[in-house]
Amino acid sequence: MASTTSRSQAAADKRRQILDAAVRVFARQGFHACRVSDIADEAGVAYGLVYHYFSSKDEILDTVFLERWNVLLHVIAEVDAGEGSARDKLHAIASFIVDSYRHDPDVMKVIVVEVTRAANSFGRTHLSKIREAYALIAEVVAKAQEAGELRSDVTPDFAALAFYGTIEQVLTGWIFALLPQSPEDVEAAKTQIIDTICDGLDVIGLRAT
Amino acid sequence: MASTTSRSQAAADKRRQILDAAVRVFARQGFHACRVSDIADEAGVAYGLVYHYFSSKDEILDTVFLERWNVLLHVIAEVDAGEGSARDKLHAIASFIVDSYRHDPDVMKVIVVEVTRAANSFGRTHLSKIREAYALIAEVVAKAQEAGELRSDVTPDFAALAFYGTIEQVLTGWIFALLPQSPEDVEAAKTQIIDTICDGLDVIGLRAT
Amino acid sequence: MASTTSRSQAAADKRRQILDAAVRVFARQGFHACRVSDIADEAGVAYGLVYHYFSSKDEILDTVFLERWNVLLHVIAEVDAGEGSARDKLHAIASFIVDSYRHDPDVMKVIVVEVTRAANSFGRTHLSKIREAYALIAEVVAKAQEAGELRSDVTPDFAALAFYGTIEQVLTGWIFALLPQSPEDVEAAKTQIIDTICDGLDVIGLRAT
Amino acid sequence: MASTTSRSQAAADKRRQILDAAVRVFARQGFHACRVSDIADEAGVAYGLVYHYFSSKDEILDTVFLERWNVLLHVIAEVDAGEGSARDKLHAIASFIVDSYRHDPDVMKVIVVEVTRAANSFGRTHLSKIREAYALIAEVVAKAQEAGELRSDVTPDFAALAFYGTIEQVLTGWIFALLPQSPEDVEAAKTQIIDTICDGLDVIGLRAT
DNA sequence: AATGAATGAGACTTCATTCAT
DNA sequence: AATGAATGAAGTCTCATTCAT
Repeated sequence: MASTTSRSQAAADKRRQILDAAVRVFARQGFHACRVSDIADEAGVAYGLVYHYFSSKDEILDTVFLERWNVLLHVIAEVDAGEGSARDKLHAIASFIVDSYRHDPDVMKVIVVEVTRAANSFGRTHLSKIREAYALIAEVVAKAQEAGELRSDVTPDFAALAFYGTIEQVLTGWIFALLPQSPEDVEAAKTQIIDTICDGLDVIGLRAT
Repeated sequence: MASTTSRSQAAADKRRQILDAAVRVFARQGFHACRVSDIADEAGVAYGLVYHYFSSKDEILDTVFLERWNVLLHVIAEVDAGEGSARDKLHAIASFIVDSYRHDPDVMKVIVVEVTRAANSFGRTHLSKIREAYALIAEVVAKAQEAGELRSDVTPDFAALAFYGTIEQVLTGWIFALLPQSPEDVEAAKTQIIDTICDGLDVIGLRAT
Repeated sequence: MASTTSRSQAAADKRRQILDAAVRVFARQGFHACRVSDIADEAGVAYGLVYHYFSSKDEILDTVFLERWNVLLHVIAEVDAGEGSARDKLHAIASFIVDSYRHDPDVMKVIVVEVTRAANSFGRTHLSKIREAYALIAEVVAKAQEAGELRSDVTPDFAALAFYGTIEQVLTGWIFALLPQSPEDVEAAKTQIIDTICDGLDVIGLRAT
Repeated sequence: MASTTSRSQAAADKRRQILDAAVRVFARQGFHACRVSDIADEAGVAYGLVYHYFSSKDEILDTVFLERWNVLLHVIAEVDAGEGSARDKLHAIASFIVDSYRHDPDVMKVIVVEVTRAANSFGRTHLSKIREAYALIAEVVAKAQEAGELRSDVTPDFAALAFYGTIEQVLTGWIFALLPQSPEDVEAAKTQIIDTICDGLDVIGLRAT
């Protein structure tokens, strides 16, 4: 059984190895511009092995996306269910996404560039999963509105969109190297996102705080 | 010379015809998923004619993007140079983009999906153009900060990103059919974007207004 | 219009050129063993042109088969509708098939080897067409049975099978080079087929004639 | 030694298990359309084990064919050497083949479809074995012609071809489900084949009988 | 200007076979 | 004997681009 375990462990490792390599290659060249052989080369395995673990190039990206996105959904759901002010909750969500980027920029780049914005390909495929995230965030907002924490004249859906859109745009800024991304910058971004989205750009909002 | 004019007019019309067809096809199928022949078919012209007017498939998308983006840059620059509060200026910019979408959703869809978010292909190519837009918006913000109209603890660059990101996310919401897009909804979005981004989600910001 | 005609004529010629080349290659190497590039090479055209005229490798074989088989069906139907004894009619049908082989052995080889005997691939696809031929021959037999020309204790279906099976086996004999195939041999085969199938192998049948 | 025997017995069983599975898979999907893993799955053994017992996919089909074909050759040779009229001998041969089909339709289907008619692949490989069968049948005919039992104006080779061709066509009729194949139909086919091939289709031959 | 046939490089995917365990 | 992961050659089909007319 030890041998069985270690064998399947080795297999799992190879699969992970290919997945990780794919993320690097997707991030570097883009999904369309890279060939399956690039992934195999990057992973240091034979061409055919990629197809031993995945049925298609598409499935690799699907897996990369779902693996991470499901974690995100889980985290948002937990945050939503937990205690704290709306501001704290939104901060926790933004932090998680930003930390995800800091921890593995390539994965987030692939997810943003190849999936959540790819309206004609993987974005369409995973639309319901993407929508789930918006819905969970909207849920956070809706509860806070009922509690009088957040203004009610912006619909929860719209608020969720603005919140997530700001975060994704920050990620895009890093991806495009339009924003500084030193560890301090990345850390600071969390607060900036929350401050901007919660207090607004107006001085009035600031004064009030 | 009249004949020369009318001939070149006819040529310009054909070019426009192909360009418009390309936009519809890109919007419907995505740049990668469509073939040059699809564009020719949609335009009702022969396959080879596309190459008479454009040197490559890429150049068609480049043209679509630049034509519209240059207008956008021009408008933002004018707004920036004009009179009015920061809020009014941002409102004018958001309005222009939203109206652009209302007027021709396909063009904006193509621009957002295939260019401004396509970090590994056209986004990279047109990065400086995209950056120009951010810079102009940041300019509006910077001036307003100097005038004490907008809070200064958010960098103009970050503010521009959040502002444009929210707009683009709203467009994405329409593109993905996640947001209602009746004429009223589209119109209302302008104000919602400005209110959200200027006043923030917090009730405090609202009360202050 | 002359130019249009000649252009489409040229196109038709290219298509024919590819089709003829495919027949030679299929006959020489077999459908599965040959590559599309072999067909293109044999035809002296570029790889892609094959796909300009045919949507797939399969479609080429389908076309080869149907083109010839439809002629065969037409001939059998005409023979059936015409005058003459059953023996004459069967002779005419056998003659046509044998002459087809003499005229273009490759086409018949491809049809027999790749289609009418390929129970798991093209034979299944074209089963109804193959069945039509059997049915037409059975029709000839049935009429002759009613007229008292042929014995009635063998079902028309079975008779058609035996008749066509003998012919196909002769073709197979030539294809495998098991039978001599000089022009005289081929010509003589027509009568041998008819004599054998009509009179039987027994001396009795012969004596009776 | 008992253990050795039982061990090699077990090995022989596994080999047989794989062979039988291969026949089912070949019959169902065709040789080319099936993968080695399909055979392994059907046999319920591991992928690699197939290669422990056979050196290649081809060798499996070779084995299937030769095993059965050698029996056929042996039977025909015995019939030829035995007593009885030509008609009886031919009946015995036809009966054996038909019974073979009844007993295991898949094996005969594979032999006919993948070997004896596959002029460009296995048919070529096993041509001499196939030829042996024709030669043995021709031998039966030749002897009968010398004895005055069968007409002499049809060459033994041709007669053998017609005889075997009719049988194979009947098998093909069953394989394609063009002929009824109830036990009675299958049984009756034996006589029909002999009657047709010996007496011919003409009424004259029948009357004479 | 206009047509569409012709070109050929390139990518995904399949699968027989090998090999380490 | 048994397993199934690993290998990589090979083939089909696509499609941007060119070119002759």
